[in-house]
Amino acid sequence: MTYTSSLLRLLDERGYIHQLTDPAGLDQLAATQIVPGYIGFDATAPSLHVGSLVQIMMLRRLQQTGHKPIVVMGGGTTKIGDPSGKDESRKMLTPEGIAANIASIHTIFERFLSFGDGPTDAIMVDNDEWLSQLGYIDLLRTVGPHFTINRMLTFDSVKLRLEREQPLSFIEFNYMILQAYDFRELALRHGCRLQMGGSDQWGNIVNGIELTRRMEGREMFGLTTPLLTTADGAKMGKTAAGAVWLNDEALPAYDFWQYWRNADDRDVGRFLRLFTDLPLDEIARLEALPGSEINAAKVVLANEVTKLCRGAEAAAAAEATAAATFAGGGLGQDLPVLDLPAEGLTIVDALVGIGFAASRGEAKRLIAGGGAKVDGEAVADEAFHIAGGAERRISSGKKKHGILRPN
RNA sequence: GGACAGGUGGCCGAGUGGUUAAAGGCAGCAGACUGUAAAUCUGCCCGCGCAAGCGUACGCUAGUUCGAAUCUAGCCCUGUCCA
Repeated sequence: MTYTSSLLRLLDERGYIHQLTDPAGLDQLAATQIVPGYIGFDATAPSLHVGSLVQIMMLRRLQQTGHKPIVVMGGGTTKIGDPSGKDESRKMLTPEGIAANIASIHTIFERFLSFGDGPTDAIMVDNDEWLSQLGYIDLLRTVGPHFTINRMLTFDSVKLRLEREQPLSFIEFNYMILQAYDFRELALRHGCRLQMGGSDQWGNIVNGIELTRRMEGREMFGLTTPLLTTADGAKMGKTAAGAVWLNDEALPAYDFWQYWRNADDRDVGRFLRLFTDLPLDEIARLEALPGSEINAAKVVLANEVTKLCRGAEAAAAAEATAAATFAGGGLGQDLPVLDLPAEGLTIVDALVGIGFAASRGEAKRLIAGGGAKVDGEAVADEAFHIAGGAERRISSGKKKHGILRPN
């Protein structure tokens, strides 16, 4: 359908919408008044990763089109240990740990949203504020009557688990109730009307809408984003080295930049629309670049996303490093550095020391496979000794480069 | 509480007394080809050691055995069904 509100038009054009509870109703609302909308985030780690970036960008779009973003940190739910990750039972975090994580995550949101007290300023709240006050009996009495087990069993999150004969613990089963409670609470406290989230959140969101309607008689809206995978089917934001973290302390800007620079050809247009503010016609031009020219678009993508997440300076530095390293065959200053003692280092120690190999055995295998290079020359001998005294370039394969620097 | 099934390397999954550091697949790393892409083909893929080899590893603990992932006992955990 075609939307009249700038919010839905923008979200639609850029590919954020997967499911929407009442398109016409929300469109109408967004066209006529400020819509406070929320997304919930986990507080289990000091940083969010690329997997959360779509959600962050949605809040940004919300604000860009004149609405109010509400960032909800799951401090309360983290306390219990959100089990929806299923296989790894998460470690219990101390209240201090959770508070520190929230503070750290806040720094990311500051780059994407403008916070304050104004009508369309973003706010961040912690669901611990209300959840920790909640008594079990109270919760049962106020919320319990509005949920039937029959219905809860029909939600995909539950149904799929049962069908696959996977364990579903009681707390997990209750999680949707807490989240529904959050939505209602946000409606009361902040006039929240909209909850957004990934497609796996659909059931939870719908529950919140129902609960709020039944208890408060308020009409609420829900919107989910498509499950984001890369073109080859992998979940976004996961690499061998681990998650692609948004925080600078968790992942160097150069590595972050490289993640985007190495995007699959087929993903470039979609990513540009979702993760950058570039105008659509410019994106259309970039994604249509033929053959290897698409690389220019990947550089733009890497620059834009890095700029948003890490700042313009970090983006420029990462780009310069990449240019020097790949095009120039030289060394960029953002590459990882290892001290090179005057007497030199063995190739194995250097590879392990700079982090290109996890163990000496792995380093030797890398050498045996022909992937280890010093100053661009393949090293075949695992006993090879790198002389000290000058800056050397060490590489694992074609993409991982580092500096050995005399100290 | 009872009956049954099961717990193997990052994941999935074979193995049911020795030739098993454990088939196969996925993921990952590297090489070739390229465009720091994809697809494809090739090699590698627990740690230490130049190596012979050593050390760890098949839920936990104790045992049987020359020898156990494989057998026994107890325990823990998960699922299905019954109470």
